[in-house]
Amino acid sequence: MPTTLTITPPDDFDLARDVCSYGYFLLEPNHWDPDSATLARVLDLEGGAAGVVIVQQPGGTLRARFDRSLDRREQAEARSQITRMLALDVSASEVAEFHSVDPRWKKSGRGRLFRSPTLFEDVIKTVTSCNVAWPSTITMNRRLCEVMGRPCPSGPRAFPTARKLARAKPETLRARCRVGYRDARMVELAKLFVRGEIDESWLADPATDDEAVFKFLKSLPGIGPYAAGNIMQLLGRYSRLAIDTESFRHARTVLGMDGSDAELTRALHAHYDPFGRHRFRSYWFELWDYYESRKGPAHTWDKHTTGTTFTATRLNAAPERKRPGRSG
DNA sequence: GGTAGACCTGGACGC
DNA sequence: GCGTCCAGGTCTACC
Repeated sequence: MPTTLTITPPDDFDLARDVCSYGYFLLEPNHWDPDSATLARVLDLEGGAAGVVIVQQPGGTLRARFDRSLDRREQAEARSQITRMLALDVSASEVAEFHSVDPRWKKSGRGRLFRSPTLFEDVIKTVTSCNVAWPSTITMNRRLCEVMGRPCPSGPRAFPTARKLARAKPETLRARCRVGYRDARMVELAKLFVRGEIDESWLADPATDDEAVFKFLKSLPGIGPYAAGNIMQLLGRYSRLAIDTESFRHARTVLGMDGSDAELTRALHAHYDPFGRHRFRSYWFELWDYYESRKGPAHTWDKHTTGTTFTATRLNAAPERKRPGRSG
């Protein structure tokens, strides 16, 4: 008999808002259904892949319905992955602290950022987002699942595990998943995870200094300043910005800044410094708010249409869309 | 420490 | 339909 788990989230948790808070919710194997307000995806668990559909019930409780039976150990594993993915470990008081630093997001309640069930998936997704337009990131993630992911009983495939990618040939990734020159870097990253050379508990430990984490991440293959900053926020460390071309577009079109990339970088750092250890959140929700002003509320985006349009060129060309009563 | 050029893919554009 | 150009972040070689 298929397993259903009941999960009690923090009081302020809102599934639609908190899933549709970061672009990875549009990437395979994630499927947000705007009509039913459910998140479906495949989790790779000890005993194999399992499809899950997550819905929030009227009282706030989350129900995770699987397409097969999970034993006790797998249930614990699934809970842990869902907790990471939905940032359920970010307490209401932490979100409130963010709002005290940046009150612009108090009304909407934004504070949590969606991520992947595992750090490995977040790292590989970040690599697929580097030096490429968003539609190619979508393609790479889809093909990685199709080619390398384990299928669940109901059909769809999981994101490939580190063990699977560590055994893959770079040529296979390049030819079948269209990852280009990222092929060998991805395999090397997977090997580092499998060999235990990426110490997740050290990276997650609040006692570990942000600077040390950033330095370590930048030493990994395929991870530069942007990717390291992005992985830090996916680790729940929001003190750094992840500056890319979208940041420069935001600086020019929304913040009214001007100058060379180096000048804009300095100006962006100065602009977000007052938000301290919440810098990334303040930056990101500004960016997200701009996207929503163009495309409507994120929880209404269809991954196959609206969800493919996020590149600086297309955003600059798109007309602004009116939204009912929004203030962040 | 700073910078130029290569890396690869897919989309836009011109013919 | 084909060829060319360009965007995108990281890495290496070089100054």
